[in-house]
Amino acid sequence: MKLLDIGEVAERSGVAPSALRYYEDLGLITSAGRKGLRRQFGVEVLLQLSLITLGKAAGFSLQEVAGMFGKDGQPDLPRDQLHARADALEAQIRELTLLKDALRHVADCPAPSHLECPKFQKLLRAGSITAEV
Amino acid sequence: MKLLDIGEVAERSGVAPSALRYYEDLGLITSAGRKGLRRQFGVEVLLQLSLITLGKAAGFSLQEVAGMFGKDGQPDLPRDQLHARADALEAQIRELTLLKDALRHVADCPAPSHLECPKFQKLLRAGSITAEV
DNA sequence: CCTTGACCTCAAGCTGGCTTGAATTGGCAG
DNA sequence: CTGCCAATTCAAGCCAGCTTGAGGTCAAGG
Repeated sequence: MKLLDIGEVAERSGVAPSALRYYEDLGLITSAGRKGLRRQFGVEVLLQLSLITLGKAAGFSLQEVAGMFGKDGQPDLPRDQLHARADALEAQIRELTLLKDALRHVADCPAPSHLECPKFQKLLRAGSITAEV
Repeated sequence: MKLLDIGEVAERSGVAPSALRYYEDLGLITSAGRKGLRRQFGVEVLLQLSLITLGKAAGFSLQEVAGMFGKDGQPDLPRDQLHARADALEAQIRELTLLKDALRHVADCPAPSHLECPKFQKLLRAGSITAEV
Protein backbone atom coordinates (compact mmCIF):
# COMPACT_ATOMS: atom_id res chain seq x y z
CA MET A 1 0.00 0.00 0.00
CA LYS A 2 1.41 3.34 -1.03
CA LEU A 3 1.89 5.72 1.85
CA LEU A 4 1.41 9.45 1.77
CA ASP A 5 3.22 12.01 3.83
CA ILE A 6 0.91 14.22 5.86
CA GLY A 7 1.86 17.16 3.69
CA GLU A 8 0.79 15.32 0.58
CA VAL A 9 -2.49 14.33 2.22
CA ALA A 10 -3.05 17.95 3.19
CA GLU A 11 -2.42 19.15 -0.33
CA ARG A 12 -4.56 16.55 -2.04
CA SER A 13 -7.43 16.71 0.43
CA GLY A 14 -7.38 20.43 1.09
CA VAL A 15 -7.36 19.72 4.82
CA ALA A 16 -4.65 21.47 6.83
CA PRO A 17 -1.99 19.32 8.50
CA SER A 18 -2.99 20.66 11.90
CA ALA A 19 -6.55 19.59 11.20
CA LEU A 20 -5.35 16.15 10.13
CA ARG A 21 -3.49 15.75 13.42
CA TYR A 22 -6.59 16.93 15.21
CA TYR A 23 -8.72 14.36 13.39
CA GLU A 24 -6.24 11.68 14.31
CA ASP A 25 -6.42 12.72 17.96
CA LEU A 26 -10.18 12.39 17.78
CA GLY A 27 -9.88 9.00 16.19
CA LEU A 28 -11.55 9.97 12.93
CA ILE A 29 -8.60 8.86 10.88
CA THR A 30 -5.60 6.65 11.57
CA SER A 31 -2.07 7.08 10.36
CA ALA A 32 -0.43 4.01 8.92
CA GLY A 33 2.83 4.65 10.74
CA ARG A 34 5.72 7.05 10.85
CA LYS A 35 8.75 7.74 8.78
CA GLY A 36 10.98 9.16 11.43
CA LEU A 37 8.61 11.49 13.17
CA ARG A 38 6.42 12.02 10.18
CA ARG A 39 2.99 10.52 9.93
CA GLN A 40 2.32 8.41 6.88
CA PHE A 41 -1.20 7.79 5.69
CA GLY A 42 -2.66 5.17 3.41
CA VAL A 43 -4.42 6.45 0.32
CA GLU A 44 -7.81 5.43 1.72
CA VAL A 45 -7.57 8.37 4.09
CA LEU A 46 -8.39 10.64 1.14
CA LEU A 47 -11.77 9.00 0.71
CA GLN A 48 -12.39 9.18 4.44
CA LEU A 49 -11.57 12.86 4.38
CA SER A 50 -14.07 13.33 1.59
CA LEU A 51 -16.70 11.81 3.84
CA ILE A 52 -15.67 13.97 6.76
CA THR A 53 -15.67 17.13 4.67
CA LEU A 54 -19.00 16.23 3.13
CA GLY A 55 -20.52 15.52 6.51
CA LYS A 56 -19.21 18.77 7.93
CA ALA A 57 -20.57 20.69 4.97
CA ALA A 58 -23.90 19.06 5.70
CA GLY A 59 -23.85 20.52 9.17
CA PHE A 60 -22.82 17.50 11.20
CA SER A 61 -20.31 17.70 14.01
CA LEU A 62 -17.14 15.67 13.80
CA GLN A 63 -18.55 13.37 16.46
CA GLU A 64 -21.63 12.79 14.38
CA VAL A 65 -19.63 12.12 11.25
CA ALA A 66 -17.49 9.72 13.24
CA GLY A 67 -20.69 8.04 14.34
CA MET A 68 -21.99 7.65 10.81
CA PHE A 69 -18.78 6.36 9.34
CA GLY A 70 -16.19 4.58 11.46
CA LYS A 71 -12.55 5.48 11.15
CA ASP A 72 -12.21 2.93 8.38
CA GLY A 73 -14.80 4.76 6.31
CA GLN A 74 -17.29 1.97 6.75
CA PRO A 75 -20.73 2.82 8.11
CA ASP A 76 -20.89 2.24 11.79
CA LEU A 77 -24.57 2.40 12.51
CA PRO A 78 -27.42 -0.07 12.09
CA ARG A 79 -29.52 0.46 8.99
CA ASP A 80 -32.42 2.08 10.75
CA GLN A 81 -30.19 4.67 12.35
CA LEU A 82 -28.66 5.48 9.00
CA HIS A 83 -32.13 5.94 7.59
CA ALA A 84 -32.98 8.16 10.55
CA ARG A 85 -29.93 10.27 9.68
CA ALA A 86 -31.10 10.46 6.10
CA ASP A 87 -34.55 11.52 7.29
CA ALA A 88 -32.99 14.27 9.37
CA LEU A 89 -31.07 15.38 6.30
CA GLU A 90 -34.30 15.51 4.33
CA ALA A 91 -35.80 17.75 6.98
CA GLN A 92 -32.79 20.02 6.79
CA ILE A 93 -33.08 20.07 3.02
CA ARG A 94 -36.69 21.18 3.35
CA GLU A 95 -35.63 24.03 5.64
CA LEU A 96 -32.99 25.12 3.20
CA THR A 97 -35.41 24.99 0.32
CA LEU A 98 -37.77 27.13 2.33
CA LEU A 99 -35.12 29.72 2.98
CA LYS A 100 -34.05 29.68 -0.64
CA ASP A 101 -37.63 30.27 -1.77
CA ALA A 102 -38.00 33.05 0.77
CA LEU A 103 -34.88 34.72 -0.58
CA ARG A 104 -36.00 34.38 -4.20
CA HIS A 105 -39.33 35.77 -3.18
CA VAL A 106 -37.97 38.88 -1.52
CA ALA A 107 -35.67 39.37 -4.48
CA ASP A 108 -38.54 39.35 -6.94
CA CYS A 109 -41.68 40.43 -5.10
CA PRO A 110 -42.21 44.16 -5.40
CA ALA A 111 -44.45 44.38 -2.32
CA PRO A 112 -43.48 47.25 0.00
CA SER A 113 -43.26 45.16 3.15
CA HIS A 114 -42.44 41.48 2.94
CA LEU A 115 -43.38 40.89 6.51
CA GLU A 116 -46.91 41.73 5.46
CA CYS A 117 -46.89 39.84 2.20
CA PRO A 118 -49.14 36.79 2.61
CA LYS A 119 -47.01 34.67 0.31
CA PHE A 120 -43.90 35.44 2.32
CA GLN A 121 -45.62 34.78 5.62
CA LYS A 122 -46.88 31.51 4.24
CA LEU A 123 -43.33 30.55 3.33
CA LEU A 124 -42.18 31.34 6.82
CA ARG A 125 -45.01 29.59 8.54
CA ALA A 126 -44.26 26.48 6.53
CA GLY A 127 -41.10 26.21 8.60
CA SER A 128 -41.30 23.99 11.63
CA ILE A 129 -39.47 26.72 13.43
CA THR A 130 -41.79 29.62 13.17
CA ALA A 131 -42.93 31.19 16.42
CA GLU A 132 -46.58 31.43 17.34
CA VAL A 133 -47.03 34.87 15.87
CA MET B 1 -48.61 48.59 18.77
CA LYS B 2 -48.81 45.91 21.40
CA LEU B 3 -45.58 45.39 23.26
CA LEU B 4 -44.24 42.13 24.54
CA ASP B 5 -42.08 41.60 27.57
CA ILE B 6 -38.81 39.85 26.80
CA GLY B 7 -40.03 36.82 28.73
CA GLU B 8 -43.09 36.57 26.54
CA VAL B 9 -40.98 36.90 23.41
CA ALA B 10 -38.71 34.16 24.72
CA GLU B 11 -41.62 31.85 25.37
CA ARG B 12 -43.38 32.46 22.08
CA SER B 13 -40.26 32.36 19.94
CA GLY B 14 -38.42 29.62 21.76
CA VAL B 15 -35.35 31.84 21.94
CA ALA B 16 -33.79 32.29 25.39
CA PRO B 17 -33.87 35.76 26.95
CA SER B 18 -30.09 35.79 27.10
CA ALA B 19 -29.99 35.05 23.38
CA LEU B 20 -32.48 37.85 22.72
CA ARG B 21 -30.26 40.30 24.58
CA TYR B 22 -27.30 38.98 22.61
CA TYR B 23 -29.18 39.51 19.32
CA GLU B 24 -30.03 43.03 20.40
CA ASP B 25 -26.37 43.71 21.19
CA LEU B 26 -25.47 42.52 17.71
CA GLY B 27 -28.15 44.72 16.21
CA LEU B 28 -30.20 41.87 14.76
CA ILE B 29 -33.30 42.97 16.61
CA THR B 30 -34.36 46.18 18.31
CA SER B 31 -36.37 46.57 21.47
CA ALA B 32 -39.19 49.05 21.31
CA GLY B 33 -38.33 50.52 24.71
CA ARG B 34 -38.31 49.65 28.36
CA LYS B 35 -40.81 49.29 31.12
CA GLY B 36 -38.59 50.12 34.05
CA LEU B 37 -35.56 48.01 33.25
CA ARG B 38 -37.42 45.50 31.17
CA ARG B 39 -37.11 45.40 27.43
CA GLN B 40 -40.34 45.54 25.50
CA PHE B 41 -40.54 44.24 21.96
CA GLY B 42 -43.02 44.89 19.21
CA VAL B 43 -44.79 41.81 17.83
CA GLU B 44 -42.85 42.05 14.57
CA VAL B 45 -39.82 40.77 16.42
CA LEU B 46 -41.40 37.32 16.38
CA LEU B 47 -41.31 37.23 12.61
CA GLN B 48 -37.75 38.52 12.61
CA LEU B 49 -36.80 35.76 15.01
CA SER B 50 -38.36 33.25 12.65
CA LEU B 51 -36.08 34.53 9.94
CA ILE B 52 -33.07 34.39 12.21
CA THR B 53 -33.85 30.88 13.39
CA LEU B 54 -34.52 29.75 9.85
CA GLY B 55 -31.28 31.23 8.63
CA LYS B 56 -29.33 29.66 11.45
CA ALA B 57 -30.90 26.29 10.76
CA ALA B 58 -29.78 26.73 7.19
CA GLY B 59 -26.21 27.07 8.35
CA PHE B 60 -25.74 30.82 8.11
CA SER B 61 -23.96 32.81 10.77
CA LEU B 62 -25.80 35.55 12.59
CA GLN B 63 -23.78 38.10 10.63
CA GLU B 64 -24.88 36.52 7.38
CA VAL B 65 -28.51 36.43 8.42
CA ALA B 66 -28.21 40.05 9.46
CA GLY B 67 -26.84 40.74 6.00
CA MET B 68 -29.70 39.02 4.22
CA PHE B 69 -32.44 40.61 6.28
CA GLY B 70 -31.92 43.91 8.06
CA LYS B 71 -32.94 44.38 11.64
CA ASP B 72 -36.38 45.39 10.45
CA GLY B 73 -36.85 42.05 8.72
CA GLN B 74 -36.64 43.68 5.31
CA PRO B 75 -34.15 42.39 2.79
CA ASP B 76 -31.00 44.39 2.87
CA LEU B 77 -29.28 43.31 -0.29
CA PRO B 78 -29.73 44.13 -3.96
CA ARG B 79 -31.71 41.58 -5.92
CA ASP B 80 -28.75 39.99 -7.62
CA GLN B 81 -27.02 39.38 -4.31
CA LEU B 82 -30.16 37.80 -2.93
CA HIS B 83 -30.25 35.54 -5.95
CA ALA B 84 -26.59 34.74 -5.40
CA ARG B 85 -27.47 33.72 -1.86
CA ALA B 86 -30.25 31.55 -3.17
CA ASP B 87 -27.84 29.96 -5.63
CA ALA B 88 -25.45 29.21 -2.79
CA LEU B 89 -28.32 27.61 -0.91
CA GLU B 90 -29.10 25.46 -3.93
CA ALA B 91 -25.51 24.28 -3.98
CA GLN B 92 -25.72 23.42 -0.31
CA ILE B 93 -28.97 21.58 -0.93
CA ARG B 94 -27.24 19.51 -3.60
CA GLU B 95 -24.46 18.62 -1.14
CA LEU B 96 -26.98 17.59 1.45
CA THR B 97 -28.91 15.52 -1.06
CA LEU B 98 -25.68 13.82 -1.99
CA LEU B 99 -24.91 12.95 1.59
CA LYS B 100 -28.46 11.75 2.15
CA ASP B 101 -28.22 9.48 -0.89
CA ALA B 102 -24.85 8.22 0.28
CA LEU B 103 -26.31 7.36 3.67
CA ARG B 104 -29.33 5.62 2.15
CA HIS B 105 -26.96 3.73 -0.08
CA VAL B 106 -24.77 2.41 2.68
CA ALA B 107 -27.88 1.54 4.63
CA ASP B 108 -29.25 -0.59 1.83
CA CYS B 109 -26.32 -1.77 -0.25
CA PRO B 110 -25.09 -5.18 0.88
CA ALA B 111 -21.63 -4.74 -0.63
CA PRO B 112 -18.85 -5.76 1.75
CA SER B 113 -16.84 -2.57 1.37
CA HIS B 114 -18.55 0.65 0.43
CA LEU B 115 -15.32 2.37 -0.28
CA GLU B 116 -14.96 -0.03 -3.18
CA CYS B 117 -18.55 0.10 -4.36
CA PRO B 118 -18.59 1.99 -7.66
CA LYS B 119 -22.00 3.49 -6.98
CA PHE B 120 -20.84 4.85 -3.65
CA GLN B 121 -17.67 6.26 -5.11
CA LYS B 122 -19.68 7.88 -7.83
CA LEU B 123 -21.87 9.50 -5.21
CA LEU B 124 -18.84 10.83 -3.43
CA ARG B 125 -17.12 12.06 -6.52
CA ALA B 126 -20.23 13.97 -7.49
CA GLY B 127 -19.45 16.22 -4.53
CA SER B 128 -17.46 19.31 -5.33
CA ILE B 129 -15.51 18.58 -2.21
CA THR B 130 -13.96 15.26 -3.01
CA ALA B 131 -10.17 15.11 -2.92
CA GLU B 132 -8.14 14.09 -5.92
CA VAL B 133 -8.06 10.46 -5.00
C1' DC C 1 29.05 15.82 7.62
C1' DC C 2 26.08 19.57 7.79
C1' DT C 3 22.33 22.26 6.75
C1' DT C 4 17.65 22.76 5.61
C1' DG C 5 13.00 22.63 6.15
C1' DA C 6 9.10 20.00 6.76
C1' DC C 7 7.50 17.68 10.31
C1' DC C 8 6.90 16.81 15.53
C1' DT C 9 4.58 17.90 20.55
C1' DC C 10 2.21 20.53 23.74
C1' DA C 11 -0.04 24.39 25.46
C1' DA C 12 -2.36 28.37 24.61
C1' DG C 13 -5.26 31.21 21.87
C1' DC C 14 -9.19 32.36 18.80
C1' DT C 15 -14.12 32.78 16.82
C1' DG C 16 -19.00 32.19 17.21
C1' DG C 17 -22.86 31.80 19.89
C1' DC C 18 -24.44 31.74 23.66
C1' DT C 19 -24.97 30.54 29.06
C1' DT C 20 -23.95 31.34 33.82
C1' DG C 21 -23.22 33.87 38.02
C1' DA C 22 -23.10 37.72 41.05
C1' DA C 23 -24.86 41.76 42.36
C1' DT C 24 -28.71 45.08 41.49
C1' DT C 25 -33.26 47.16 40.12
C1' DG C 26 -37.94 47.91 40.08
C1' DG C 27 -43.15 46.79 38.94
C1' DC C 28 -46.77 44.86 41.21
C1' DA C 29 -49.50 41.96 44.80
C1' DG C 30 -50.82 42.01 49.40
C1' DC D 1 -44.96 49.95 52.56
C1' DT D 2 -42.89 45.61 52.04
C1' DG D 3 -41.20 41.98 49.78
C1' DC D 4 -41.06 38.98 45.85
C1' DC D 5 -39.44 37.73 41.56
C1' DA D 6 -38.40 38.40 37.01
C1' DA D 7 -35.56 41.22 34.64
C1' DT D 8 -31.14 43.98 34.42
C1' DT D 9 -25.74 44.56 33.61
C1' DC D 10 -21.20 42.90 33.14
C1' DA D 11 -17.68 39.76 33.17
C1' DA D 12 -16.41 35.28 32.83
C1' DG D 13 -16.97 30.68 31.19
C1' DC D 14 -17.97 26.91 27.81
C1' DC D 15 -17.94 24.05 23.51
C1' DA D 16 -16.39 23.01 18.91
C1' DG D 17 -12.91 23.11 15.75
C1' DC D 18 -9.11 24.39 14.70
C1' DT D 19 -4.67 27.61 14.40
C1' DT D 20 -0.51 29.47 16.26
C1' DG D 21 3.84 29.56 18.63
C1' DA D 22 7.82 27.86 20.93
C1' DG D 23 11.11 24.65 21.00
C1' DG D 24 12.74 20.14 19.22
C1' DT D 25 13.75 16.15 15.68
C1' DC D 26 15.27 13.97 11.70
C1' DA D 27 15.71 12.36 6.52
C1' DA D 28 17.53 13.83 2.49
C1' DG D 29 20.38 16.74 -0.60
C1' DG D 30 24.83 19.02 -1.43
